[in-house]
Amino acid sequence: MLTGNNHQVMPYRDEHLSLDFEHQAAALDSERMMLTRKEYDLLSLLVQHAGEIIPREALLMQVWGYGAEIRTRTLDVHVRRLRKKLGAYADQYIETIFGIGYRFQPYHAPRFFTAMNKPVIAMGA
Amino acid sequence: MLTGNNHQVMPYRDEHLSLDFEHQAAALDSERMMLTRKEYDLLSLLVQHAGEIIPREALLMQVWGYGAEIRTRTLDVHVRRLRKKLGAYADQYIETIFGIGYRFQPYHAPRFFTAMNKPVIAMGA
DNA sequence: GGGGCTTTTTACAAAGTTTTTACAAGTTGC
DNA sequence: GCAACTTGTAAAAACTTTGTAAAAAGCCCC
Repeated sequence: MLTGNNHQVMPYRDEHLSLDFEHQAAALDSERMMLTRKEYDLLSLLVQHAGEIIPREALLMQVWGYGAEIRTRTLDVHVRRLRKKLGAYADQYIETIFGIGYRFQPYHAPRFFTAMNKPVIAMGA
Repeated sequence: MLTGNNHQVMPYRDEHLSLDFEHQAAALDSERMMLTRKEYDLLSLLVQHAGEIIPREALLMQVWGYGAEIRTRTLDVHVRRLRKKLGAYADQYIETIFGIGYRFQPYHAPRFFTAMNKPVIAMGA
């Protein structure tokens, strides 16, 4: 899955995590993160919308190609595995937005006010 | 197979393995490696993209001239025979990238981050 | 046309990945 | 507080990909 939009995306980097979209590689504290394809797809989608809430349906749509009718827990399980691989920073990075979806936050993002220049709910909830 | 691109390629050499593309000869710890044609084609393609992941389809395309529609296990079998001939270093040299393809790594390549100056997925995944 | 070699296929085992299941824990609104 | 609903988690099941051995098929040269 993960159709379209591979057009020249700048790498992501903060003090602990970096993602190189071109090379489909991620590193945590300079160590390569070994991600499966779905894990990578999910993480990179979240990271590319850092600071924005992405609804579950949008994630399931983009990463899995699932429409709203499909009921599955696979997203939760993948988020869990991503968090595990993010180690101590997991909760810093991946927030659960209850009833809506998830949000990736750059390491030092302000905890209360979110960015002003971006929609806070992404991908046409 | 193995069309085009034979234009003056520098030999490869690390502490155990060397490939002389001009003479189509390989040596492991100074002993000549006896490779069949396909084995050589495959190894030299991998080596010429050392450090990069080469997707299965690219290998099947370049070495066998197969398009994506062909389903075959011959690549796996050839990788196996190459590994056998690489002896103890096999796993050091030829990595399996699950779900994608293979990657040749020079003997002492850093294990985590791969070179920054080269695409990590080669040949148009 | 038969021996010796290479390559491909086949069939199964092993390893890796993804999804489901079942239940625990958390959240919300009454 | 409690019922309804959502998310977290571990483990199992289902599925996919890769590894391997052996047989079959293809080649080449005499």
